[in-house]
Amino acid sequence: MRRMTARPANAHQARLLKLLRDGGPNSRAQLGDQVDLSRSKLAVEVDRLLETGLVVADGLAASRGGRRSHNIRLAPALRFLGVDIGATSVDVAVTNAELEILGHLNQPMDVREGPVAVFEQVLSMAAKLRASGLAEGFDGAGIGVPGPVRFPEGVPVAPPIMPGWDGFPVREALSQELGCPVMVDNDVNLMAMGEMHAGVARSVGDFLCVKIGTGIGCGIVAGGEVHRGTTGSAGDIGHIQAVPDGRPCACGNRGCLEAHFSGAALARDATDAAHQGLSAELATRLETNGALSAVDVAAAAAAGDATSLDLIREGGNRTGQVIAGLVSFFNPGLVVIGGGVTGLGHTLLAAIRTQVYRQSLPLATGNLPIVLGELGPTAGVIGAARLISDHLFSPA
Amino acid sequence: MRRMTARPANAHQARLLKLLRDGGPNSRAQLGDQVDLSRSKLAVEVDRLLETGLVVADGLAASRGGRRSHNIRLAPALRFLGVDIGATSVDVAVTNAELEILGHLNQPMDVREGPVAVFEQVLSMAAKLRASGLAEGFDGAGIGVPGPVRFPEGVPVAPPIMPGWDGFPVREALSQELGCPVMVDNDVNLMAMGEMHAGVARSVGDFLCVKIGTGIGCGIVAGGEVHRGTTGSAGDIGHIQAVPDGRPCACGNRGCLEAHFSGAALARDATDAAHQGLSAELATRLETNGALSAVDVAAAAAAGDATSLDLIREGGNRTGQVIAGLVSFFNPGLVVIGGGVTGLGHTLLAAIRTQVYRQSLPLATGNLPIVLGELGPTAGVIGAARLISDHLFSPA
DNA sequence: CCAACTTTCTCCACTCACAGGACAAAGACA
DNA sequence: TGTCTTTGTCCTGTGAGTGGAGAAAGTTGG
Repeated sequence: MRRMTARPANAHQARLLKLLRDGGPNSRAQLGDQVDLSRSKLAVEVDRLLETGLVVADGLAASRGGRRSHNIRLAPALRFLGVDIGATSVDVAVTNAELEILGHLNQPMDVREGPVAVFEQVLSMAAKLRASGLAEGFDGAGIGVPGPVRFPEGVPVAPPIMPGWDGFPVREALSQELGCPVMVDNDVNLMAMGEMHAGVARSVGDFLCVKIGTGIGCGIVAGGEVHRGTTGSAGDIGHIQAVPDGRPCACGNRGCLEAHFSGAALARDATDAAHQGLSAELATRLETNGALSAVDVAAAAAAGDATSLDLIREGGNRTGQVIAGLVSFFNPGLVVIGGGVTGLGHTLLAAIRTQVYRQSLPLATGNLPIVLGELGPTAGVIGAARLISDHLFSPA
Repeated sequence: MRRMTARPANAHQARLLKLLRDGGPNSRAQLGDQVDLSRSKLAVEVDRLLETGLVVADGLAASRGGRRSHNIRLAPALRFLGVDIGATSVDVAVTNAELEILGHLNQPMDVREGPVAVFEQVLSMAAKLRASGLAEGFDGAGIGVPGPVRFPEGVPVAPPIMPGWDGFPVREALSQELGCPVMVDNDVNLMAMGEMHAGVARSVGDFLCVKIGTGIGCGIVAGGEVHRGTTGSAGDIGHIQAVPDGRPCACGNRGCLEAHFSGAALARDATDAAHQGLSAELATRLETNGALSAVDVAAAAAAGDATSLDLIREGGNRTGQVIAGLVSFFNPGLVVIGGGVTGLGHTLLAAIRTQVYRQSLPLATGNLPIVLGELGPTAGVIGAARLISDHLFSPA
């Protein structure tokens, strides 16, 4: 099947496509209320979009006291692929043009195996989704990688946890394989975009999205736009000093936040505690599983294990201290906490909140919600689909 | 004299006015090279601007091998007032439409005396400038205050060091008194705008501008736009924790950056050192002047006083640590250091650089200049003039 | 069941923004 | 003096966009 070839011809059409993406099917009259165009001009642009096949008219809506309206919606065959590459697993999902997830796969993986191996896995997952009948092909794909990205080219640069990927032309390679346009971004930025599109950050202009997983990072949204920084490394808060002369970190410094709290650090601390006999709960889990992960700590804490609760609280305090500084600096309207460690839930959140509210200025924290992400593991793939749709729904 | 009443009627005219402001007089042909409009359309818009009096045609330029061109320039009678209110002094300046400073006054003042007293002083300074023949009146004024501002309304909110100003309608009051449009912003943001317009940050899209004066703050520019945050308190880095369990701060916390390094903290430290007999140099200065300020420390350091150099180095290290975190987070393309303490010069800069380059990730610091501001005390007033001109040179 | 009112959508005429070419003005240069 | 270059003006054609008239397709009340 031939995929989406057309692009909006002008800013009006782009605007209309995004309205239909974010608001679902609409009548011409409803669209007219949102775009500040005359009815006649609007009709012309809608007709042109209908001609290109980007949108379709299907059926009549119920009457609201007068002539019934035609439903205008984005082409129902449009499919986007969202890929979220983490340090230890991949998420791949198919969405329709409204960015609703039609199918979602998650598989363990080690990003250090390099781009070739990971690509193979991603492509086979995409093929599986396609084979299940959810898509005949993809009109575009977004992909997130756990490291800095030179955004315009879609190439990772000097990624600490995935050295083999440095300079690998992710965008071009994936575009070749899939035969559709591709956009690449940092995984944390995509999580922020996901929460902005369909999660807790809807209609918030300035917010921070802290993702605590194997590492720790922060998506920055200013004025509704993701801030990526000069070299694409904005939001890399894992190596901000949280503890003066603290633990040695892989980066060569001491006391980095990531060395004191992250999925990896938490697992290490829990293992140490188990070995030192500080927690019977953790010790039995260690014996059962052979190794401990953040999930074990979460479970132990839920079961009331004091040591685990302490570890979480301690980590939350460290993280909260760093976030407090960022809140003073950036003055966001919302802070979202997400990533694999959100299973730690309320204990973690409470610790972070305490530190932020205590250390930042009242004016900055006065009306500042600090909440868990709403989308969980789907935030990344939704953000990825959003990224490519933003691109495709802009004038060529 | 009647002042500027017209505003650009559309985006084209706004664009042209800003080109003339930033690039000085230009011929129609030169303007055409920069705006991507047909010659005919350009001529129409220029003619309309000439009719309104916003621009004038004065004289012919030298021939470049063909017919001589007419010089188009902004109305030479246009005058902007730039006001920069600090904690302990005020700067007031008059600029022409190209934002060149025609006259500049600086007077000591205490912002805690409240808005009424300060306004009186500002107005008398403005009157003095006007009386000297530099301006017959003002077409617009920008004003910076040392605290958070609700930007759209031009009202300070909960400013820590100027409590009497909370909620005072600065914009409206000044507009009434001067009889011209007024825009209000935080002083640090205006310094950043000044350095962006005419200083070291020309043509840099993302940068940080750290102002170290009585307090300490940071202007944030992302994508060429000042980021003010949700409540207007973005960049308030003085109360980020720099030293765990450090000195008590006026804000109620401990270890705030501002408590350990700022103009005020430095003066206090120097006085202590003098009393403890650690520095003969500082002791004599204390005896001579009755009190010590950052300027004394700078002079003593220049004279080779070891204690003063240590104080500066120590403060630079603290500041550098905080900036290192911000650099990791924001990934700017440039860091500008400015404010009253820049007299401390190279010693301070070296300490900051050391910390930032050591603690931030190589990708973020790889090509990151950290430099002193170029405009010194005029940055704020230039930024203020820029602020109001941006406003007036936008479609109404 | 019909008349009056609503809402949605289409059609048409008019205005204005803008491009691009022809051309005039003014100077440089050989 | 003639040719070439640069600058600026004029004019016409095209397409974007507005706003009103009216047709289409409903609901509601008497």
